[in-house]
Amino acid sequence: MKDGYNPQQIEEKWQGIWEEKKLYEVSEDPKRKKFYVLEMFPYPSGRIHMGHVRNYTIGDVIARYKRTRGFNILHPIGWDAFGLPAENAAIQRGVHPAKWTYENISQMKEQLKRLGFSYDWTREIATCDPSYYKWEQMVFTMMFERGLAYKKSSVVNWCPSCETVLANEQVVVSGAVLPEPQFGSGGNKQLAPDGNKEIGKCWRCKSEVQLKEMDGWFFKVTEYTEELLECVEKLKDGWPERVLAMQKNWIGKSTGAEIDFPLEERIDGETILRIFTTRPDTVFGVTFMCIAPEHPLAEKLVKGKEKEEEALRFINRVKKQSDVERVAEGTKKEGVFTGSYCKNPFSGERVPIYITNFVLMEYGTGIIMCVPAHDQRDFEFAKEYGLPIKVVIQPVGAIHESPLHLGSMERAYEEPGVMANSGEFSGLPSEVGKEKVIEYVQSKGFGERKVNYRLRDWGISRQRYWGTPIPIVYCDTCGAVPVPDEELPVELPLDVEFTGKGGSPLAKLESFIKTKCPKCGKDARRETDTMDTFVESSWYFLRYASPDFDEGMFEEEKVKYWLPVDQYIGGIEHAILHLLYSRFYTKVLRDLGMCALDEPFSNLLTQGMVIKDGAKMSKSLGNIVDPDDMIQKFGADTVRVFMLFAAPVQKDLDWSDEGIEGAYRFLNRVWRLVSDVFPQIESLKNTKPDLSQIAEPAKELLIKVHKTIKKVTDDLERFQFNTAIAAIMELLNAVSRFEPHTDDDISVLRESVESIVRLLYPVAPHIGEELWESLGYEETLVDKPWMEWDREIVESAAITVVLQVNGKVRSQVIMDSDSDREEMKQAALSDEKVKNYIAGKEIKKVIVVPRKLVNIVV
RNA sequence: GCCGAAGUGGCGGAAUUUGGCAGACGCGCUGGAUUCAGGAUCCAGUGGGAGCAAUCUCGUGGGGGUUCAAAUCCCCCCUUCGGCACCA
Repeated sequence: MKDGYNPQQIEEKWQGIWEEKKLYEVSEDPKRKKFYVLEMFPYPSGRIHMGHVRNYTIGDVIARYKRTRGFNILHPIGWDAFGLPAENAAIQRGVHPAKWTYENISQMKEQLKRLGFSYDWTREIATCDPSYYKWEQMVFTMMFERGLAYKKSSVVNWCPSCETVLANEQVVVSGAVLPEPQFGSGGNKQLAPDGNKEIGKCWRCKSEVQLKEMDGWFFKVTEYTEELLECVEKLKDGWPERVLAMQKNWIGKSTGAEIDFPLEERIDGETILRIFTTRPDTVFGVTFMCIAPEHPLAEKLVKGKEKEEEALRFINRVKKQSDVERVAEGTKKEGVFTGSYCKNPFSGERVPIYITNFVLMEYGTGIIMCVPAHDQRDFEFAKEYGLPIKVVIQPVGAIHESPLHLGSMERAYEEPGVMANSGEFSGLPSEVGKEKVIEYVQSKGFGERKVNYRLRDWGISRQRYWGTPIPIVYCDTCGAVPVPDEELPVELPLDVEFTGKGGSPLAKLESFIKTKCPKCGKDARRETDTMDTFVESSWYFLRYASPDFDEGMFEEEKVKYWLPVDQYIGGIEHAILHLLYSRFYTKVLRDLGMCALDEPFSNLLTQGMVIKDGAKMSKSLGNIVDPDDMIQKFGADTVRVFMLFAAPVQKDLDWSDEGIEGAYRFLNRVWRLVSDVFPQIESLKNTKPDLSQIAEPAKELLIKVHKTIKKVTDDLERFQFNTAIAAIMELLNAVSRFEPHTDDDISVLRESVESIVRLLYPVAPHIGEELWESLGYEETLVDKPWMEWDREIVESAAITVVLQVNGKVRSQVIMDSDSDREEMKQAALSDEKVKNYIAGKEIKKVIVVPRKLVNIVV
């Protein structure tokens, strides 16, 4: 205790003790309430970064605190071990992805251990282990059999130089920062350093990305759209509003109707165009139709027409553009007249049909009705191409005063209003009109109510090596056949070559591809696509409940005990994909009869990024702060304190070299305080000061102690770690100023010092344990129940009553906490300063807020 | 364009849950003590303006409102950040 604070030494000591005593290894205990704390597991990129440190520190504090509140804590960690960077390392440096990954894991594991996190390492998992992905393959085959996994052809981004498929995230869009590989394979968009030069290019080699039609596997997320959306309601108490808003946004529900517009002439057997609209109330205002260039009818509509050649050129030009280019800023709305017409089923008017670059084939029916008066895009297009505009919605009240008319319209009127020029529907409010029009088309049989979603099925195929093989065999006779359970896992072969060319190495590996059909036994070929790594991260939280179980994905009983995750913690960047996919996958498992879980994560905490000099830490900016350097310099406890103190958890945290020194100074002061007062308080172990006995300065300190316990407890419950630490600092300041004289004083001093140590423990566990030990206690703080604050002591505090005159603070007076209204009023009226302000004036009103203030209105 | 979050000292932030002393705590800065010196540590000060001072006065993005009392509640506007976006 005589020595100074030596974090390296005590941190190693306590990490050793915790490990030796197996303190963090847990098992189910039906008698105790469980609490499952989970942080998003890392991608084993090689080194942990400050973002991880922040994430895992938050989780660790919650885990340690909840444990002192008597919960049986599950706090596991593992590795999101499949993914592209491993493959890139293989291509660039000739290291096998498996070797690279496992070496990274062991390095990062050491780093995490040095931070003193209370993980149950016996539950560690790596998703690239066949004993893990085996179950994912099994579930895939179950999904396949139920039609929840299916194969279809779709257009993908293709890099001709890398000869590989790129996810949308790997096509450069716009902006300034390149992402660090983190958890999950997707995540950040690739952003171009400057201007638009690199838009539409491959993120790695900067070649022009092409579009290519390819077969791939999909999960039927759309089967669960409504439930995923409904649960946004259920999660609203435990999840941040903005995450739910993003998910809702992403699902993109819109309600409306599909309506058939008869074609003027039969085209290739087709007599109608079916459109989707959210504004059936504007149907009388349709003056043209638009069809997507990809629509099979598009070419047929122009056949034999005057502008056939021009139209075909247009179709080909637009089709060649990538999604990215097509929606890029500044792309003009363009179109070409097909020469064909259809009839408005309501007004009977003749309506020309255009092919345009802004209608999406994938959404709705790929054809839209255009109402330029009430849709801004249609309005612009109509102006450009000289098409008529017909007003059919008038603002409420405007009909008589100043109705909309064409001459005065500078833009579309998109708000609700009253239907006009709409035959029998005229005069209806637009909201009612929508319903009436839908009812009408339904009753006449040329349309129906329809809900559309933005959400698409999840394309899980990756033409990559380092991932979970999709357990499917192609047989000329039987087609796509799932690999039977007893043949699982389909192991990823390790003897492959990495050239970076010609697509997935698996596709060239005859020994892997050649197999027999599980059904008929004839020669067959294996699927060589692997799964998106988001599939692994969609169920790892379930695996932790029984990580070594070898008869299934998880043990039902254990999942029943531990799940759902009570507190999930991670970066806001996974607000949509990872969290939505996990929710989907959980529901699929439920419907496959494997568990009874509707939602995987009851509560979600999204922490902000760690930034430096106003930008995300990144290699290219050279502003990376290495956690190891900091641990070496200041110790893990200091890093942890700073991570929590520097900003509220949800906000971005600005790294500051001076700031971390402040945290270090704080821990040093705590250490010094204990060393300094130890000789005085040594003999007073386990005594409790008696409130009625002690004199003023000590009493005040004791009150401060209990107020601090209350404050820190409340703050930890609400994850306000920054203010919890601030409160401990305040207490430290108060104790440092305190000079004990009597035995009672010393007893209060002892209680104060012990409180600081114990309050600090969840945040800075090593120094907490060390000081606790040096205070003469043998038990560890890990399982010591949390402190209770004493209501009697807190409430015995004298209160400062603020005295206001006309709402302005003029004075204050210290009173007993149990003073009543009348006493407070009298104290105010007899206060010298107050008297000055009210002298000679009539008192109109006196407001007394018990325990707080008196306001005199004159 | 739509949706969401946020604007408080030189900086990170507190007080918003419950309307009640704005600026806790930390960083930085200034002065002092200690030191041969530096570092470390300790003490004092630190929103703007006025005053020798007690003290007065202004002040939470801007404007209005409710209230005895507004950073906090209501309305309008501005700015920043994040998400979605030719989704019909």
